[in-house]
Amino acid sequence: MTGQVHEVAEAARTRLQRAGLRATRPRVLVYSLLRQVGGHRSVDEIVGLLEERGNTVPRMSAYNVVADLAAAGLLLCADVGPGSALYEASDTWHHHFICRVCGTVADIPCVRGEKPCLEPPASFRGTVDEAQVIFRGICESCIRPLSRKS
Amino acid sequence: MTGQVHEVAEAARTRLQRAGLRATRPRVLVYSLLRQVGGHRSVDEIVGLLEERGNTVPRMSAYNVVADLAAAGLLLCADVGPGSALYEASDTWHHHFICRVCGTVADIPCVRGEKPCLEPPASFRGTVDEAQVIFRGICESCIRPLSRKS
DNA sequence: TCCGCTGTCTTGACAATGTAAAATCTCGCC
DNA sequence: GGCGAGATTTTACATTGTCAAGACAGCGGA
Repeated sequence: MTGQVHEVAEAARTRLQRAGLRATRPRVLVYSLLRQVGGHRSVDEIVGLLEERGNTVPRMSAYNVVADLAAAGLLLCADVGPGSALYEASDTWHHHFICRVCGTVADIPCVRGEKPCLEPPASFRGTVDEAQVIFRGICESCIRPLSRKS
Repeated sequence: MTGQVHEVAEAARTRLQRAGLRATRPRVLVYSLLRQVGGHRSVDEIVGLLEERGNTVPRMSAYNVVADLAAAGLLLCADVGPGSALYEASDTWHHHFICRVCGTVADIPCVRGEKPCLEPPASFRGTVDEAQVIFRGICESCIRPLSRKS
């Protein structure tokens, strides 16, 4: 297990440098964590998870790191509406579904897999490099109790 | 001009009641304001604009009002990524473009005009009632200075 | 026109989230 | 091993949204 953590950290170091970023301690920690635990995490969640594992990282550093990694394309900032920003480590472009009841965020694969996957109307003047879609509704596990109730 | 304000307030009152909501002072003020000034406004912006016009409304009341009106369908909450929530008075479903440089929010008409305008993949289990698209890029007025620079 | 009920507003304090600036440190390169 | 640019850390603060409880007012009925 400890060996696996080391491997992940090594891979993280390599990817960071390949992206032209210095492989500093907070960056390796944050990036390794997100690749291990997966999912959509807020900055405070990241700091908390690292703390649990004995790696203290100042909140401010975490903000800097996710901003840098997102700019370099190593992290995606999931547009999930107002509230705390959620980040995830992913290599393929995709969209998100948000459950109105439990708030769960699920990935929705993008039909094209690359950005931008949608085009604005021809009348629009300007450049578009990204089109994020947010699906809202009720997830499978929240539908059952609701339909039983009615 | 003052007459026009009165007319807007009357129309707001009517629409509120038709939606099954009580036509209280803060609701009429907020809804009238958004219909007059248009655009995408944060709650604090709404409070500030009302204050300028001599109508003081507590911040908390504004939060309550926009939440109620959005639930009733009179206001749209524009998904514009993390940050403050933006509300607008609009009757037609549409999407949003955000300029990476100046942060301007522009409306992008929806090809279908009603929700949901996109369907998730067939593999998705659950219900989807809304699909918001966020276009990101550079708006027309920000492109010119950039291209001149290079 | 008045009364009462219910929902809404209002108030103040508070929690969460993100930002600014400056000093220190460390990574990568030579 | 040492240098320099860039990254981290620290503290303090601004912004945004939330909670709880009491006062108030709109709406329907008499």
